[in-house]
Amino acid sequence: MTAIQLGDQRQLRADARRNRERILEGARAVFAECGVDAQMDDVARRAGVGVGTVYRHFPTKEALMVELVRQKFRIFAQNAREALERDGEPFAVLADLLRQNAEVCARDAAIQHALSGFMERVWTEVHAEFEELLAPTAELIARAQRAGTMRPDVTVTDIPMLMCGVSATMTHTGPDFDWHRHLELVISMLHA
Amino acid sequence: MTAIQLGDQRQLRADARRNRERILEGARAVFAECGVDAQMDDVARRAGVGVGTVYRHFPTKEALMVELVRQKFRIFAQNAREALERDGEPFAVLADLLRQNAEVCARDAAIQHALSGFMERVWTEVHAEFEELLAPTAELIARAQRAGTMRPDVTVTDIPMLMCGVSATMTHTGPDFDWHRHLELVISMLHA
Amino acid sequence: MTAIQLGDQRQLRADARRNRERILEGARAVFAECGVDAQMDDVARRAGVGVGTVYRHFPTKEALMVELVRQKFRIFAQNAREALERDGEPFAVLADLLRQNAEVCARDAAIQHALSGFMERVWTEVHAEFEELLAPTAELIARAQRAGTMRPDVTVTDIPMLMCGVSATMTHTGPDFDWHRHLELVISMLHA
Amino acid sequence: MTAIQLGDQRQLRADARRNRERILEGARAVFAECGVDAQMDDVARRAGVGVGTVYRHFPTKEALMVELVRQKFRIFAQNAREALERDGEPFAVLADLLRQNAEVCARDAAIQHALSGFMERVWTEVHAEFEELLAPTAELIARAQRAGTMRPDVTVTDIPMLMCGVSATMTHTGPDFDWHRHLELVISMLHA
DNA sequence: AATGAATGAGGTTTCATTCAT
DNA sequence: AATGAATGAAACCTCATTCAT
Repeated sequence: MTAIQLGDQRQLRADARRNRERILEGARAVFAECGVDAQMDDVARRAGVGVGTVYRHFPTKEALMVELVRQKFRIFAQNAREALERDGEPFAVLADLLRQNAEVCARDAAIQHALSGFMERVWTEVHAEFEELLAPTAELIARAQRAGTMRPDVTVTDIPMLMCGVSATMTHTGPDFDWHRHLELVISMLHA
Repeated sequence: MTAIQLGDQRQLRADARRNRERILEGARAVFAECGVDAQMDDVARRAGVGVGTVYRHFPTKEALMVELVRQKFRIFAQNAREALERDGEPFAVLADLLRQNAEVCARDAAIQHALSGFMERVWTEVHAEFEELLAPTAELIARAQRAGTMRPDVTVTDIPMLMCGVSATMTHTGPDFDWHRHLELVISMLHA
Repeated sequence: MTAIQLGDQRQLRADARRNRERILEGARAVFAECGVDAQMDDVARRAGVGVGTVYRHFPTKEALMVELVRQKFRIFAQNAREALERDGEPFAVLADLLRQNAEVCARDAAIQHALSGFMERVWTEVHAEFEELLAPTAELIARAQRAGTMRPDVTVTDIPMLMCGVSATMTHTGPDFDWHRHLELVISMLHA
Repeated sequence: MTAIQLGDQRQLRADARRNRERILEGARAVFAECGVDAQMDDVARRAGVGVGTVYRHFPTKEALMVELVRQKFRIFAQNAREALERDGEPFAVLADLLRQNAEVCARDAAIQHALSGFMERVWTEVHAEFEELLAPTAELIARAQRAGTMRPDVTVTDIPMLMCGVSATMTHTGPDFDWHRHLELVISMLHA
């Protein structure tokens, strides 16, 4: 295990950090294009580095994918925190947050699929980031429910569960499936 | 391609038909256990036949999985047709159908995932069965909407899309995710 | 080993003998088309029988191919015997025999290739027929050499060796290769 | 396709180039021993590398065999070019070249057979090397024909066609077949 | 006797991961 | 630290042969 520890970003030399970013970027692109079929060699090539370098930064393919999810969750959480600061009708703010995060999902929906196998491990790995997403979301929900514009029986964890369903529509693309519509149906359901 | 034609069940020799069933049964079990990682050899072992026999019945791993989906859709469609005959409040009948079919899904949810890669080909393959599901479902929806107990803007194809999301919850199992709750939320949304 | 003995043709029931012929015919056709890739199932299908029937007549794929060679040698030998009866300049008679037999070869040259692997076993199997070919050929050569129209140092076994080369040209088809020309060059070489 | 390009030998890392040579060497040995039945695993084992390495260098079994032929043709061509420089009676020089190249063939005659199936693709692949063989051979023929020691109607492409026949004798080993004799008969035929 | 479904060893190829350069 | 060649277990699939019907 000479692989770089995940929390070390700050101590990494500038070029190493740059490589790390390029790898994640390449991975996102490749997974988005090829889905499950994406190979570590492809990721490396797309990032413009050797496979060895990919493995120096991420000990396994799974670790790489987990990091991708972690980053996405960080963005979700950041968006949620910003939504907290926003003025406006509470439910509308929440709905916009969901739309915003769904767009983020849509940019590389295929990753979701690639993770099919090891979702359990993923959840334990990104637990911290998930919590950071739940906290502000809970507050947004509380506000909307207090304002009476949101269904009172909906809980925080319902949101990711429902959004998971929306993101399934992004990839399991069936005839006449449209995740925008799926999302709006979900939002209308959350509405009081 | 000496593989047995898919529509030929009736002309198959008794033992061949039995084997075909055992293979599908074994495949269901193995895919449920191992997800995408399930191998043809496992399927064969589980079914108690040689790999060659599996390949005689299904020319390709994909073909086998497609048949699994086809069968599920046939059950869905059959349930839908039976629901049409049922008396009772139209929306309640539809809701019960969804609960019934979700249970069928839950029995081997992992298959959904195994199909991630080739959903497009699957859809073209099971097109006929899908249509047979849509027809009675459309009628059930029409009745419920006429009765005023169902949201008027919901269309037939919304249903499989939303159910696809529910079935994602079955496998993408996150913390505190519960597909029964997901389903009931969906049903409540469809309610007028 | 319930397979029918090779020498039994006479005792075979009429339909069995007919099947045997159809199998050999089908084998010739299939080998000619597909070369080494020809499969026993193909032979059976072409012959209009089940594989089991093929195996009843020929215990192995090799046995079937050996029989094909044996039949060809019988034709060669028969042609040679008929040449012996023919009047005319002895060398011309021999040359015509070679042309005639080369044509027979050309009809299913691919078989030669399919046999690549087990030529040794083939030779021991068709030894008898080979001898029946050599005997009349030797006599034809002797006549031609006595007449002074044939190279005196050529021996009987040179002939099949050289013809084997000609038949290689039939399949190893290179650019601008032409077995007719190869044959005529050989014949001109044998000429005094 | 991450397979190493065939023309890249020079840019290959030292160890990779060494491996490439060992693989080709091993392939020659294994094909010589087992003919068509030679397997990629055997080639790898004989070369002392993993199968994966074989596939890194040659994307396909066929590609490996094609390269074997290409190398042989390069040797033929090199020998032909050297013969051009040699002094002596032109036909004798040509005859010696044929003897020399036949010896090269004999060292791994079995490869010829292994190629039975895909000769057409082979020819297109080694077209360039074949041309490089024809050019000097044509010149040698021209000289000998000008000197009056060679049959005037023989063309360049007759040579590989006839030699193909000789090499058939190397493997189709029949009773009393002797490729040295076959070769000498061919040479005597080419003589004026 | 005939059929063709079943068998399963064995073939080629892939790809996550390691390790020499 | 970076590279990419090497590894080899394992995946999918084929086909000569057997055997139940």
